[in-house]
Amino acid sequence: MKYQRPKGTADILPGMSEKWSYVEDTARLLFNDYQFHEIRTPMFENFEVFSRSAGDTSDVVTKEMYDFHDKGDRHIALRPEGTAGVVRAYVENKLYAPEQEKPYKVFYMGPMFRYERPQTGRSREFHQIGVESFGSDSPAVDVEIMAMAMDFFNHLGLTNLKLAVNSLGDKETREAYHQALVDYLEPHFNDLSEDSQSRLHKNPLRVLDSKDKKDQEIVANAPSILDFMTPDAQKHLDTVKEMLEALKIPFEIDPTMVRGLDYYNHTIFEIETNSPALGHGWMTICGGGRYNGLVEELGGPETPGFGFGIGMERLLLLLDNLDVTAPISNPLNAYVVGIGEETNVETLKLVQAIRQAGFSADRDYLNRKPKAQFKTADRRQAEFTITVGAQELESQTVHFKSMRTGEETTLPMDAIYQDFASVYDKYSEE
RNA sequence: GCGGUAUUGGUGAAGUGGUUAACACACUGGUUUGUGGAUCCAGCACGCGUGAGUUCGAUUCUCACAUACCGCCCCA
Repeated sequence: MKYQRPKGTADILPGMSEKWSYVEDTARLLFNDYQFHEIRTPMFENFEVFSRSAGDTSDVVTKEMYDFHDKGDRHIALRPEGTAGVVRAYVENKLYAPEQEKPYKVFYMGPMFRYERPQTGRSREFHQIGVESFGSDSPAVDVEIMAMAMDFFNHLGLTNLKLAVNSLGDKETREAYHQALVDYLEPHFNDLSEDSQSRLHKNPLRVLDSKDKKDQEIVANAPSILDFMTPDAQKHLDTVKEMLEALKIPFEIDPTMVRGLDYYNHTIFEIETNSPALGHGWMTICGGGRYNGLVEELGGPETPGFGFGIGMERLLLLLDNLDVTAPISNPLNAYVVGIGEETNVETLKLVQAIRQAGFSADRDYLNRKPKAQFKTADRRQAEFTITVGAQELESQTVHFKSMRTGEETTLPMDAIYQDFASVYDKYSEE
């Protein structure tokens, strides 16, 4: 094989692409119900857009960025996630302007890139569907968006989902907790895994997320961030909980949950599944939260924000596993069988006439025998076949056959050309 | 970035250091000189991921590389 696709990329072929469209269409319809509008931003940005927003110590920035210098020596990075670019666009286009309605609600879907080791549900080019809402720090925004994510999964027929919620509090909360956590972890320093040791001072919250068994034991007794909430932060979280309950959305508070990106504060959440399609244990298919400092970080006015990202590949793996199939929406109304090379022009005219009448039609292009053509028509579940041979050419007729009933009649060719719709209707009823 | 497993035709796969690389499905043609199923017959890998090496000889042994999958790391 001379050429193969780059490591960690995938070809989405017919058969799969329909499922992608189905999921994307479902998202568009539902998000519109929530009055979110689509935004499309570049797939690459200046490196700093991501490094500033995600945090210099985050893994995404330190080792997973797909970056390069272009011919103008600009430091460019393929977007590793959607939020930073949307925030950049929000600021650059002055969408914070007073005449813009707040909150400003957008969604996006498209490819993202991270340089890492491919595995199930993880590739170098992957796709996310995400939403962002700017300009309100109301807990109602948090809950609306979490509810929308759950709503989306429900629409797709997913079950076995777990909504995990936590709060990272405000700046004051984080600082106090940060200190308490470092104080707690430092005596255990030598028992921590190597990774956690290096994280301890750079970003201690990440230690909470360690999968190392020993780390988890140590972390189990660590102070909880929930004990360090300022009154404001606590109130925000309480309201979120109250509203989730009011909407009867099941959730659990997970005080050890953190996010891989540094820009989050207050409410964060993940939607996880334990489907065997994604391996053992729980895997995240949706993650998001509140990022009140991010717009400012990228040069805009102080603006609260809230959003999430859904991993398309993982979502599709789940759907495949559940046998959730996209409705088939491309039936073949008529297959034109041409017998002999001399019918080549007429069959082309016929399929075009049928298509222009608003129906779907196809024909053979390999000069195959009638039997083979009928086989194809059968396999493709054509509703009707229209046969043309030398005799029909001579008499300007066609053999019109219902593949369902097997009945065949002779019709004037003009009936197809003039008004295929009524022919179709007439024989569909029988 | 670190481990482990794998890589044979369009697909699922069997297999051996040495003539023609099983079998099945799919596809194409014929049986039916113009009609969907079934049967039967035939065709279908210049080649066993790529490149080197060992050997009289390698798809089968060794090494490197590539890719996929699994675990770690991390995340969507």
